[in-house]
Amino acid sequence: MLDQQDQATRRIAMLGFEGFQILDVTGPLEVFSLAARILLEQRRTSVAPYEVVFAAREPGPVASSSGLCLHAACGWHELGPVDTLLVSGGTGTARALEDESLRRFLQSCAPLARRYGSVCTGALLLARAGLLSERRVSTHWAFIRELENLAPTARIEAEALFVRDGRLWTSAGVTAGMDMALAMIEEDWGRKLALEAAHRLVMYFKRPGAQRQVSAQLAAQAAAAEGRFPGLMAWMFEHLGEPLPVVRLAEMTGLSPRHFSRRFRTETGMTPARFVEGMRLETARTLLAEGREPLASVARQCGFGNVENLRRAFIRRLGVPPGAYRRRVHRETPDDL
DNA sequence: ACATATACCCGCCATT
DNA sequence: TCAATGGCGGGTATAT
Repeated sequence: MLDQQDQATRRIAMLGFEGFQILDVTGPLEVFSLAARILLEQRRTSVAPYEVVFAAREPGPVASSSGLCLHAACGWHELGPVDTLLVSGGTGTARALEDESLRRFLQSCAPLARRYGSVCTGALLLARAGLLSERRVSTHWAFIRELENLAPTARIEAEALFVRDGRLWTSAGVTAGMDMALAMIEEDWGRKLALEAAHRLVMYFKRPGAQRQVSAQLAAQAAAAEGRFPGLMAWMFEHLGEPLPVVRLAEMTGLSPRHFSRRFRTETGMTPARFVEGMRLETARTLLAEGREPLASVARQCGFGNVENLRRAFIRRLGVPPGAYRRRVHRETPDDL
């Protein structure tokens, strides 16, 4: 936590461009402005703790990807000192990648900010500016490949909602940007304020950065796989309780194991075994969240076989053992926040 | 907790 | 020549 922040108004700047994703901007900024309001209500500060500002190449309206416009209060070169510098994502990132002026601005501004980062595909822009080399980062799951190309040395944590590496914060999709903003609030003012803000937004502030976006990712990859390997997904789900080694899947599709492996990887971006594990894990998660079955029974049904394997998979991918996970989801209702 | 066995999966090259 | 496919070896992750 920072001390003596009473006196300072911290400027949270979000950069946009033609075709930015409006929720990437408004979500996190809304979190910051709400936190500021709460602090003022509670008289924990005398001056506004945060000032949020949306900046673009030039002042004036900027069209988002949906066509809605957001008014940029100033051009990014007129920003002045910035506490937190964030870049939004959106379909316009492809074009924005070519923007030399944006690239140079990021390079000059990021080193001066207390922290900087991106929401969603904004990470691509940071990568282009060379700000992600050797760093641990996250981005929207569908753009992991692109990010790899732009920042080959970055360590991409594909499943994280958001990742913090020192002063650098990067988040996955839109809502993840709000989670990230809450985590920043927590860093600045403590967990209690973050929880209060989450509560008012009817959000859950439960996920430490390590929590995963598996289901969204898995669903997307399942859809990709479904297109390429018709019926395979349904069949796998039917037989989830049995061993599903690569040879068996390959057999189902009529391809050689080597070829199937390779195709699966290129089509879905995931290796077969990892996908199977993801499917087992998702199933286990819902069983744990919705029922009261013993762990052994859950483990058997979703194909982990025994509790030990279930436990290891949980820790590996979610960071918590299944029992703790169950307790947590049962406990986590808005009333607790 | 540790050692051993198994499965995965990716680079490499031959074949189609 | 090129793209798609199949098989092999072996380092690594996971299961027993």
